[in-house]
Amino acid sequence: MGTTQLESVPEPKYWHLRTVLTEALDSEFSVGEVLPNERDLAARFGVARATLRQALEQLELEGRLQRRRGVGTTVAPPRVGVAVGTARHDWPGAADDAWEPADCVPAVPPAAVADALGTGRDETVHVVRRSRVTHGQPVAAELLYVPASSVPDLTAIESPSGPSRARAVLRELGRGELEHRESAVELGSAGADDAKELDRLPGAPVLVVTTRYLAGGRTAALSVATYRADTCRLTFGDFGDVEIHHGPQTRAS
Amino acid sequence: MGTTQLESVPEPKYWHLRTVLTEALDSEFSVGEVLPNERDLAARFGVARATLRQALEQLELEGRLQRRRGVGTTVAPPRVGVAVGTARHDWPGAADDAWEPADCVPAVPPAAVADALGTGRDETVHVVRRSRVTHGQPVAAELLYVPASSVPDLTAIESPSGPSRARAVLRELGRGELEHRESAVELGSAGADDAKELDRLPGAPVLVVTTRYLAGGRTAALSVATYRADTCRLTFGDFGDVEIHHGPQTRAS
DNA sequence: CAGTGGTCTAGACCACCTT
DNA sequence: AGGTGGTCTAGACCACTGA
Repeated sequence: MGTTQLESVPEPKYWHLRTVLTEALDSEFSVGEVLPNERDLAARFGVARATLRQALEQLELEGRLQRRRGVGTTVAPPRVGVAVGTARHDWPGAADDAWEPADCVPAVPPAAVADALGTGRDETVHVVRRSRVTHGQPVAAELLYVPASSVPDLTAIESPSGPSRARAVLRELGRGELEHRESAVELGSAGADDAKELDRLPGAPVLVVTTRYLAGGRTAALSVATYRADTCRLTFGDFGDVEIHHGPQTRAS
Repeated sequence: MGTTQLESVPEPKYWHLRTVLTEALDSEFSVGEVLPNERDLAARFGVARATLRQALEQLELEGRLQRRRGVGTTVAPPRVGVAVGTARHDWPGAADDAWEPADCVPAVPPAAVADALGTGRDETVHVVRRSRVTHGQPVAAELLYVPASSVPDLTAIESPSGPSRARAVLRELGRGELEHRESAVELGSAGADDAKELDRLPGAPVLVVTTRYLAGGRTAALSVATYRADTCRLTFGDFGDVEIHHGPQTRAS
């Protein structure tokens, strides 16, 4: 008997709302347009504000809406494709990568990071903070852990920290021959610090990309980057130009 | 004195709760253990149940907790690494991949898919449904769109659909020389159908992996796979063995 | 300042699982 | 039947933005 189940179990209101709003967004709104405020919308649909908000949260998670406190809710542009994959030119040390070095401090990394690097748990490494900006919007914040052994020729110049130091570490890291890299992607939530840098509230969903850079069979550096999950589509390979998601669709059944 | 900022701006209760619970999970609970129910927890922390639930939702999003209606809240095991990257052996058509073919029907794909495939918008393609199971748990559901031109030698045998048909399409697709693949990862929410297959509620967060398979310069097939975001860490390369996240950490500052 | 989204409450009922 | 998490309500107050 096919797949159509006609409300044998009525779906939750917020889910139905999400569907209705999705269709409205596809047909009646354009990117950047502001929606009516939550109190009005809730009244219009005859639900409590909390229920309406549950639907909006879904849509924000899916990258369809953008909400800003004190401002309003707007229709979000399609997610931007962010290359995190094969492209060699954005490896650490490349001259014009998409990253902006922000800082560099010596620190003892979390135990799990130390283990992955093969450094001692009390050993300090260089911690480079970088941020990534696309289309004028901050999309990612990164912590790059670089053991001292990966940058042997780093001159112990006057400044032990700061952006210039970060650039120096990246340059030296790039001189060593990075051969390979392995990445993992998982869902996380932005900590207070990441949230601020990404212009989001704490707890905002992020895609956490953990990347291990290999040189000579050992782990030369390890990066933990958090990307805004609402605005980013991470691409591995040259997938930046393909749009698959949402929009009026012919439902395949 | 380190990082302690003394409530210059008081953080939200649910966020503080999340922190407290995270630490409790790290130190006082073991995987699989069941937490007290939400009403008790809320009373214990002196907050409304809705607030407590907001904290639990965060933790579930982060893969720390698992909640099941009618049962309770349990401490989740670490996320499983799921290879979606370079490994050649799990390309469509490989004999022992991680996927279980479930079905195959002819259908007109969504317009965006048709465009990516280079087929006409009214042209029917083979739609193979597969599911992926790891450690006895369903982790992903996939729709694989295969144009008829990619499986030219497919014998029009009796069954136009069903698992055996799916296997036949995959086999023929594997005979063509797939040369390359490009993937993109983004956050989504499970539709009603995916949710059922993944044993989650509608709207559950999923990682949507869109993959384009190339052969002879053209797109031979396109896959849209949804992975459970709470339980999966997607790995590109041989990253399955590395554990970076959570656990008692030495805060680098 | 007025208007927006973000947080929080105290309660109710429902869907689901186990016993 | 009893206990769990999931949904929903109607209200209140707070934090932030922009005019």
